[in-house]
Amino acid sequence: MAKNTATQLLDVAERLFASQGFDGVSIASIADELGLTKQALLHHFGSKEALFGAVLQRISDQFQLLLVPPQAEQVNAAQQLEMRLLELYRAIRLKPAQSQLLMRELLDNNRRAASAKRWYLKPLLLQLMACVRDAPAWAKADDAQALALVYQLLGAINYFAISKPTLEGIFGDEAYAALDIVFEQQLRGLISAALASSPAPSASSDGLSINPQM
Amino acid sequence: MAKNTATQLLDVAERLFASQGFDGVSIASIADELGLTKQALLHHFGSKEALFGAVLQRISDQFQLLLVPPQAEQVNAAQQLEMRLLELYRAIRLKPAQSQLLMRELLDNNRRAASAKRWYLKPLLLQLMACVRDAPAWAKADDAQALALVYQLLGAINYFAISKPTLEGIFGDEAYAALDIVFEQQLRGLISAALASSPAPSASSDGLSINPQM
DNA sequence: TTGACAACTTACCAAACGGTAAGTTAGTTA
DNA sequence: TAACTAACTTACCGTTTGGTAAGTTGTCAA
Repeated sequence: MAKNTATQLLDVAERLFASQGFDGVSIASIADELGLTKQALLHHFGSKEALFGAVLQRISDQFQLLLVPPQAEQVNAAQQLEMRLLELYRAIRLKPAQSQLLMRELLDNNRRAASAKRWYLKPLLLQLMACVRDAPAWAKADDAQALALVYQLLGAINYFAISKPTLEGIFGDEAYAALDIVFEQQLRGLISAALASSPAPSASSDGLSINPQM
Repeated sequence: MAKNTATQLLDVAERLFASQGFDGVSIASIADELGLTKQALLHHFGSKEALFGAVLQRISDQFQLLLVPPQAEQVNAAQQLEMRLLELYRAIRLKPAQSQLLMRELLDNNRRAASAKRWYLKPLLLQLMACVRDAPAWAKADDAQALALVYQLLGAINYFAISKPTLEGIFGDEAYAALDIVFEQQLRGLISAALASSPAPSASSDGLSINPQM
């Protein structure tokens, strides 16, 4: 089955925006890869901003799909979280462009404040926080404590994912390949160790209250 | 003492490049903040690329200064690493622009491959790896194992640092303030737990060998 | 006094940008 | 056959971009 033009444009745009950023890519260069003119692109998406938004929206949707609800069988909570994070890690390593784009959005969203903000990370964060609280030592953790842990793990994963070219440049390709394997194994260890220890005391007694907005 | 023009230009450029990226900033807008024309900027730095390189160079130099050699008193290795990372964390939280810029460089450096690459992170990574190996459980860790751990911690710190606007947007300002405090406390816990556990088995018997290039 | 130089300025330019306007072409429906 | 529409194209347009060229001004040393 052949992808339609709009989907192909999204594919190219996702890759180029991820590697060069919003301002580093011209809509003409995106359309050009498919042998089209930029006006064909504008026909489908209206504007460059709208195209960028569509790319982010698609990534958000795909991440939602990745976050399948926990299996019915009540397995060990720590293993549950570990599996979920490793799934996420592998998905990111497989398609680093999406992670790169979300990272760019984290860096840029204070600038692109005009556009209607979508918090693509929020559902992911909330679900991971719930997973954390399934661990016995973290059952009574407040939102700030759970979120801090989730963010540390998420940060480790994403930072490593975007650093591949740099690490290859510094240490060489084959050394990076070895590091890649060790990193995943060690990530498991990090998660286990973190979940085994108790959360740090929270700042306020009631902790962080998350307002239930979109 | 008044800063000279070149230094002031670097200050403005660092801030703008950090918040808007290389392509998002025009040299005219940088010069304009100081009441100068873009040709004054070009007089000092020759080109936009050269200016950007000078900004990165200065950041690299400042990070080198931050990495003071370990104190003579042989204190607990875990505490040593913890202190060093917390220093780094606080420096980043104090001046997030530099961290943002390095993150952007991680994302962009595969594109700007033409320019002479400088591996700004390498000295920092090597020093932190040495710190890790001071911990008893990690004394025999090979390079890949130590680097994986360092990278996980570094990732947690930097990812959190650049996420401030997003987290404030999602959860609100006061909730973020609470999270900010908890995160630092928890970071300490994460480091302790990681250093207490043993490194994951390395991929190859000889481990990762780091070529001693610049 | 002169010459040199750093630190600028005004004037200008070719290229690239995002976007508009006005077609053209092919397929579908009435 | 006629009307309509999706999917494009060519032709423009105004603006912004990084960079060049050629001055101007002030300082300081010989």
